[in-house]
Amino acid sequence: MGKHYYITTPIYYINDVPHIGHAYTTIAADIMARYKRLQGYEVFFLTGVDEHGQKAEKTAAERQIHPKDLADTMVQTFTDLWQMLNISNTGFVRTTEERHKRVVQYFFQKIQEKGDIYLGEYEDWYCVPCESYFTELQQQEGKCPDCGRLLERLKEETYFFRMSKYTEPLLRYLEEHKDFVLPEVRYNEVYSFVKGGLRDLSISRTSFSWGVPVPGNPRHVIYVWFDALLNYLTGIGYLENDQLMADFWPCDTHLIGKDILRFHAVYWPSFLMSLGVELPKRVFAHGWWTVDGQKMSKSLGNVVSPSEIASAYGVDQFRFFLFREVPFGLDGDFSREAIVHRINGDLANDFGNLVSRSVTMIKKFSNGMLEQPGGPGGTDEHLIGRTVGLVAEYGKEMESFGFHKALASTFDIVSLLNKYVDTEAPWKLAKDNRARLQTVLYNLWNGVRIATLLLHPFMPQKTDQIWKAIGIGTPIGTASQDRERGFYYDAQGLSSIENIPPLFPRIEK
RNA sequence: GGCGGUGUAGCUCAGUUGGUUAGAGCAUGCGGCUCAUAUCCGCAGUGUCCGGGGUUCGACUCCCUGCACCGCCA
Repeated sequence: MGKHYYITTPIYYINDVPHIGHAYTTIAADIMARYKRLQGYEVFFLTGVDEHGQKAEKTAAERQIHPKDLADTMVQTFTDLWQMLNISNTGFVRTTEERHKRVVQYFFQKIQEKGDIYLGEYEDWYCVPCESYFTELQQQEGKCPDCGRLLERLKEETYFFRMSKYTEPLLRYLEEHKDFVLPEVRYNEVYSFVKGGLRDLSISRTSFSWGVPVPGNPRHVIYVWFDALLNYLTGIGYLENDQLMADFWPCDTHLIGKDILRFHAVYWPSFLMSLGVELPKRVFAHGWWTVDGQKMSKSLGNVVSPSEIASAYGVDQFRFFLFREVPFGLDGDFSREAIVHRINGDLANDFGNLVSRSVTMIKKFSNGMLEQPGGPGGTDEHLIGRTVGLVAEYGKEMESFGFHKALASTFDIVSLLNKYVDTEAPWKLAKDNRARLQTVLYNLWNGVRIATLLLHPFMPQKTDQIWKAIGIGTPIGTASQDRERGFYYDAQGLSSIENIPPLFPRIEK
């Protein structure tokens, strides 16, 4: 049995245009997917869109189009962005797909048969834009406590899911799986929420019709979150492809933003427990981006468009910035100054310049070829020892989404290599010590190759270009991490190393 | 109001089970190199470790208390 890894992003709601938050989650999942592939895992990487619900129905009505047409347009917008950002997803779910509808209805029916669903009456305050319900206590003078907009009073017949029944089982599960929810802050939030006791959950609506009908009672449509969460099963062939399910379920990681934690860490496991499906291994909730220190909002007009930033500064530069700048899991602030600063400092000056000077020296002093190195001398052992240690730290951090620390370790290697060049001064060796020169160049080449490999999940295109520039004939995406992350001495099959133009040009300003 | 978290150099943050002169990156100043994208390397700093009490031979680290900010819930 091969190694399998299943990672998901949320399915994004078609009512929003893609912003930096969508890009953030999806790129993070892509980074993990690429990392796991380098390790020899077969990866299933799922994303998609959430098309149902009152808000989508309303927006479509305003534009006098069918909700499905709205969805078709927005799906295109999202998939175009993912293509531009080099997202390597292997699955994509639209909630309007027939296969998904079948899963949702099947699931509903099964837990109904089990007695976990009953018909009742629901009366509450509802915020249409937020798609959230509020109790009498939570509402503030008829306005939404979250967004401040006017609430609607709803009283309707509804199906309830007996979530209360799962308070104890879920609590026990959380106690036995301390890493079910990460980071720890989020675990604590979930734990105390469940500890307070779960209420039964309304899982159907009669107030609108754009959704999956309740089996046997088509006056009701199934609550959007019940519908949406099930995409994680639809996407890997639940009811359709037993082999795929067997290989990839339970899911290794649901990657989400912290705003939808409760749905993933409370509702979702309750649903799964009800049907007796194994729970996912982990839910990782990341933070939010502010822009120039302010919350991103349509009314402020400061919504950052990922495609605009990526075309202005480069796709890989953008991907890199998001994970170098801020610890994954915490909130961060986006600004043009910050991204320019990172590009110039880390990518142009440190890493890009290192690649550039290395390649040039191999070309200039050794005719673009590497020769058999001699034994260790100078600071070789220090360089190699430290690098091997940092590669190990990188690996440890990557496993638990410590992208920020993984990149810090990588840049420690970059810094080490820049020092190594200065200390060993190949331009002097070129004049009087050819044998030593070859060793130094070989070590340098190895170091650059390793740093490039470590950066590959973050910057797939640029690292592939470097891979070629340093003479390796096969695409970096097919590299085996086991082989490539250590120092080795094998010039077989290397093509001549030629000068290349700057990969990360400085941005003047 | 309840629970949880944070408060360390100009900025962003590390600080292992309490132990000598509290660290990193960025920014600032000075020096060096010339392979390189005017890049790189070296050196130099500065800190009432939020305030107040306490435990201890010794507290950034543990306890109590106050203040400020943040998250979740009500």
